[in-house]
Amino acid sequence: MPELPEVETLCRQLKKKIYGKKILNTETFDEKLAGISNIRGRNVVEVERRGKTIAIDLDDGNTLQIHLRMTGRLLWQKIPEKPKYSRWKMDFADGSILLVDPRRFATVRVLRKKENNTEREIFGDFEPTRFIKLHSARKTKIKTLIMNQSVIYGIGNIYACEILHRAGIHPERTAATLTKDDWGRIFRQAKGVLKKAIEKRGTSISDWRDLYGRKGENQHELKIYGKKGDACSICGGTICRIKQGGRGTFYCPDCQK
DNA sequence: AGAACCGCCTGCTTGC
DNA sequence: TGCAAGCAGGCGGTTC
Repeated sequence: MPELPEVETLCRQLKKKIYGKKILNTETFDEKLAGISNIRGRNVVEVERRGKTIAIDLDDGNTLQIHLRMTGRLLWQKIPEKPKYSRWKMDFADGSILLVDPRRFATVRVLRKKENNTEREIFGDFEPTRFIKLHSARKTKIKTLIMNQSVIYGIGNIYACEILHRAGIHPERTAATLTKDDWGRIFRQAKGVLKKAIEKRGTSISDWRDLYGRKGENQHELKIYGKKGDACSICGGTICRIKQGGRGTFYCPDCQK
């Protein structure tokens, strides 16, 4: 599933491909995506990531916002093809951007204004001190909290598990039980884990592919997600899987306290 | 107000 | 082998 590193990878590739280019045509193949405003003839003036959303700024002040949710992919196509699960496409002079999404959760919207507040961007204006002040008294479980996009952007299930493992924090701890030192390790590991994953062009456990259909390499860096029953690489304990808010959570009961 | 839960979706895995 | 049930989970909306 595309989280921050995967969306960042796509945005960087997209920017190289479509920056300054004119959208010649768009086509929708799924009635769920009907009603997208006409953007034909518009030029792309910026491509940016906002959390897990791809924001493509157009020369009329509107922003095309694409969210891939669970199984969405964007693919660059030089030769027009329509593989299974194609939902939408946008044509340029030298090729097309195709949205492929088996589960049909992905969204494409044209909005007048884009979110320009980067306080929730961990590589933007995010301030740990402010975060702690606002949220450290809450009774929410820490994993739920760091996955909450209204609090901090970009962390989904896979990276939440990895971050808490490396920080040595049990995913069911409530925010209110964490010390200043715990918070410090969480933010440090969050930056480290996400930065590494961007360098590795994302985690291809199942669906994730980049703009050119290639897998990322970060799946080889995972130490906890999907590894139930394996020995923990930090302490040798046995990795457990529990369900938290409907999502599979992996952790090591021996070194995550 | 804040926390937990539900529904959207469909391919894949599991179990009988 | 075949079919049904269960699972995967981001996020907006609803309920508690």
